[in-house]
Order: sequence, then C-alpha cells, then structure tokens
Amino acid sequence: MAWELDNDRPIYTQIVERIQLQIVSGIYKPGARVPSVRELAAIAGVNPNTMQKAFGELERSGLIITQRTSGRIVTEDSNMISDIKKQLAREQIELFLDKMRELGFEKEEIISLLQTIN
Amino acid sequence: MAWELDNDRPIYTQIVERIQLQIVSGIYKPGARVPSVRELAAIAGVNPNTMQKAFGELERSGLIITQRTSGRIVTEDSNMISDIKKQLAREQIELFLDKMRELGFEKEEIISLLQTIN
Amino acid sequence: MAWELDNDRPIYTQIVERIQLQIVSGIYKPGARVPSVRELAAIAGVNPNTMQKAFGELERSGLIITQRTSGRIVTEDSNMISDIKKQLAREQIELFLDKMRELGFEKEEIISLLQTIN
Amino acid sequence: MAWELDNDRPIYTQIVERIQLQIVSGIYKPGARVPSVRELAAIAGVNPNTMQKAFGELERSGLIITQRTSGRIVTEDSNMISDIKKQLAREQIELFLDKMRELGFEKEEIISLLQTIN
DNA sequence: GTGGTCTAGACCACA
DNA sequence: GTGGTCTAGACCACA
Repeated sequence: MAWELDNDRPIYTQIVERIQLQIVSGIYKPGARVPSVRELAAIAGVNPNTMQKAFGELERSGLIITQRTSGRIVTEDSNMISDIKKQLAREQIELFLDKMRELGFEKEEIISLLQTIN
Repeated sequence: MAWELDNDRPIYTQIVERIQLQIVSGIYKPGARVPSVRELAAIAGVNPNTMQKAFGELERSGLIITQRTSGRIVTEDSNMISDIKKQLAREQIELFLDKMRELGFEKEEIISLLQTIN
Repeated sequence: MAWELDNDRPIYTQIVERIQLQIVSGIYKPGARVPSVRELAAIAGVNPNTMQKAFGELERSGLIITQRTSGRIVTEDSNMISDIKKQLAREQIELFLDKMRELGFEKEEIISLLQTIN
Repeated sequence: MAWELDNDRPIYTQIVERIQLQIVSGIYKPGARVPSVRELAAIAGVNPNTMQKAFGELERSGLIITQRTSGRIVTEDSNMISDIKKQLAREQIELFLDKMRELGFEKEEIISLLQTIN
C-alpha cells in the first residue's frame, strides 16, 4: 500500500488529514487540480468509495471544490487555507505543551529549550 | 483497568514510560519508596510478571534502586533524573518540530506562535 | 431543445400546460393569432404531430379556436380564460396548503407568514 | 417498497427530507429515539448504507444526535427544529408565490384567494 | 473520463 | 444489538 495508514483510526479520516496537510503546506496549490477519486484511490491503495468519502469531508469544509465533470480543485480562498493551517498548528502546539507540562516543564523553559535545540 | 494501555506496543514498555514520567515530573521524589511490584500490578491491572519486567528495565537504567529487603526506591541521583527528563523533552520537541515543519512553519514562527498561544 | 420538457409525463401534456399558462397569464391575448403548429413545433423542438395533438386538446377545451384558412386564435371569451386561470390557481393553492399542513402549519399561520414574507 | 421514492433525485436526499419532515411536523418528538439504521433501511426498502448516509446528513445538520451504542435521538433543541421548520416553510412559500405570479396573480390576490378557498 | 449514488455484504468497537 | 467503516462492483449524468 502506497500510503501509510494505521488501523487505529478510520482510513478516510487519515486521508482527509493527509490531503489537508498537502494543501496547507503548499504541495497542492490554491486553484490547482486534484487527481481524480479513482486515481488517488489507486495510489493510496484504498477503495474508491473510501476516497470519495474523504473528499466529501474536504468539500464540506470548503478546502476542495468539485467541478461536476472535470474533477476537483483546491479552493482559491487562501485565507481559508491559512486559517486551517493555523488551526492545525494550534492543535499541535496544545498537544505538545500538554506533554511537556506532564514532564514538568513551564512554558518559559519549553521556549528556551526550543531555541537551543536544532 | 486502572491504567490506560493500548495494544499496539508491549505493555511493559508502556509501564516503563509511565513510571519514568512520574519520576521525572516529581510525582515520585528522589529517594522515595516505590510501591511493591504486586501492589502496582494490582493497581495497573496487569500481571505481576509484566510489572516485574518493567521494573527490571527501570533498574537497568538506574532510575530505580532495589534495596534487598526493604523494596525499591527512586534514585537519589537527581542529575540522572534531570538528564532523562531532558532526553524525554528532546524527543517531544523533535516530534513537535517535525510536525510543525510538515505544516510549513519555520522555527522562528513556531516560537512566536508558542509565545502568543495559551 | 428550446422548451424544457421532462420525460416523466407525456410531452403533449406538458405543451398544453405551457400554452395554457401563456394564455391565462396574458402573454397570448384573447383574440390574438397563435403561431402555426409547424412553427411552434420547430421552436419547441418537438415533432409537429405532438404539437398538433396538444392543439387538439386546447381546442377541445375551447381556449384555442381554429379559423378555417387563417390559422388559430386565442378565444375571445375572457370569462373562460379567467375561469381556467382560477382553476389552475386553485390547484396550486391546494398543493401548497397540503405541503404546509404536512409541515404542521394551520391556514391562519400560513396566511400571516405569506403576509410577512417577500 | 414501503417508502415512495422517485428516481429523479438521490434516494438518500429524499430520505433526509422525509425524516426532516417527520421531525418538524412533530411525528418524531424532540429527544425521542429514532429507529435504528437497519430497521429504517428495512422499512424504507433501501440498503443500510444509504440510510446511514442519510443519517450522516441529518447529524451534520444537528437534527439527529448519535448515542454511540444505543441508537440515535432527535435533538432536544426545539429552537433548531422550529428554525428548520420555518426554513422549509419559506421554501414552499417562495415556490408557491413564483408559480402563482407566473399565472399572473399579485400577492394580494393570492392571499384573498387563500382566504376564500378551503 | 469524472464525480456521484447505490447495493450487498463483511467486519469492528462498544456495552 | 447499535453505529461505523470498508470493499467490490455496478450504474448514472454530464460534457
């Protein structure tokens, strides 16, 4: 299977997140055409229906626009894209801060650690 | 079951991490006595052998010291504790930075985001 | 195709309704000459026989009068026209009331809603 | 087939509308349990997946709430229900007014007709 | 070819 | 039993 998918969460959810990530990180540009459901299903190694369901989610959120018979494109609303990017970042940050606090670090320490590492 | 354990990784590994966390975060103080294997096994809802194996790991790393007849205590070497704490922190930080970079953020942005959030 | 026709009901029926509508709404005035069957068939994109059949219906109801050599005209009996108009309105109203009652509205509510909307 | 469904529009859409109607018209009360997906699928004579999809829509709109293993209930938010009821009414009214205006009626006439009929 | 819908049927987690 | 997910495969409208 081309895409690494785990069995803990629904496959379509993982696909949604993956494509979301590709959009917010600029791999799929605003307005760019997205491969067809069947194509992506073949690449990911999942059933076309599962890919379809993932796209349904992406469309409901507005990130992807369906063009009836000519496929789908990424939204051209770059504000929306950057909002979602911020939202995803916020989630990562909260998760990270929680774990670090569990380890016994205060926010200031965390920031100074970040500045020294890497 | 008292402790939340998943089935993806060995249970004893998860227990090791959990106790490690309790030590580095100061829930178990340096030199403090640790509950017996049987007691902890009962609390965690695992087989005493599994808990035993976890303690073997913790002893090998030096975090836990066995005292012949009087049970086990947390090491009094607080440098070791703080080293492990730093090590665990470093792992979290790397994971976090990887995810944020995948989202398309540079380190400077990440730090300034951290400062504004929470 | 110039006229929007669906495949669920006979085409000639749909044409009858359409021309009826044009007459009662005053697009074709009483006494006015109606385009020829062939002309209308071409415009509507249907077979002249189908249009012919539609006109048969309209004549039987008296809305359209054939004048031997000079084509067809809309009846000059404006009472008949207004009766048919009322009949069509009544049908629409019943359909509407049924749907609104299905939604759980009483007639009084419906009327006051109509007065506030639009 | 128990439920009258036409082939012009997606079956799941028709099911959504039907259940919506049953909720806003008070056949399914706020907080009441809704039959299971399988049960309703059997009653309606459709595939359980189709019914599932319809419920997905109803849940996204908030009308139906899923309770993990014990089925689904109608929302207890009666304001939401009445909002949707108003919305559905508004749609019916607009459709009706359009048709009546096509017939050549003004709003005042329509209202007085409504008052005399039925 | 492309998206969309639907069926039949399997399997899973949860309680 | 209940909701949820997934696959395999068919068929449709649109252009």
